[in-house]
Amino acid sequence: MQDEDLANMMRALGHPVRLNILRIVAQSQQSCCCADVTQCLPLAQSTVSQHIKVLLEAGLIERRSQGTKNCYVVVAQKMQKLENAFGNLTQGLIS
Amino acid sequence: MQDEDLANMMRALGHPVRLNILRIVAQSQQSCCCADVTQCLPLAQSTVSQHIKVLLEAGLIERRSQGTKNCYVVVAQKMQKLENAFGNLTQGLIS
DNA sequence: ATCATTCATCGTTAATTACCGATATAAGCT
DNA sequence: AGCTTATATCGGTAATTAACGATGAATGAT
Repeated sequence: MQDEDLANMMRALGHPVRLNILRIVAQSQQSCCCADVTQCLPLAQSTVSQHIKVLLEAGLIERRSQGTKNCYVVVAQKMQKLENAFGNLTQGLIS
Repeated sequence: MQDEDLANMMRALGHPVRLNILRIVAQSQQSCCCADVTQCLPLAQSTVSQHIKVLLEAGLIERRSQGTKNCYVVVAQKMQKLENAFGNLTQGLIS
């Protein structure tokens, strides 16, 4: 994975609200839309939407339009790749 | 590990220059000072110093004053903890 | 066709970040 | 004591980010 990419994903994870959003999306059993996420957070809908955008652009979540709602899911494959890349980085650093 | 902490470390890793600095510090066989790092990068010394500060504050590197120089080392234990925390996060997300 | 709902985007503001050159401090050397 | 070296910090600028309320576009319901 490219450094630029790696840094971008890390940056996306580098805000507590976004960590929270990821967990909320992951834990919601059925589809999870922006309103659902917003309801769990003390933030305006537009703010949540922007955080979602950051996660989308990092490729960590995916949008699925579903009627009038937009639902989000964690992209497991991307997370896995990131974990691997991170493991490689760490190994390189502390070996 | 606290979310705030985790996010802070992630943020520190969320810039390609800082990833680079970490690698430079890790790979330098003997002590690695600010000037050494600066020499490897197309940035001003003051800029490198600031990036180093971010990594220091995240606890990912440590300063060891050595004569007139300040040398840096990667804090292996912290990196390991971060890797673990990250693994936990990922597991929680994609399980 | 109208209305309601959902949510991305816009416009704004305040705060933070990234970068630089310049300066000050601290340690070692002569 | 004075000089050199290394580097943290200061002051400044431009860019980015985080937050908000308001608006507009799209979809589904009446």
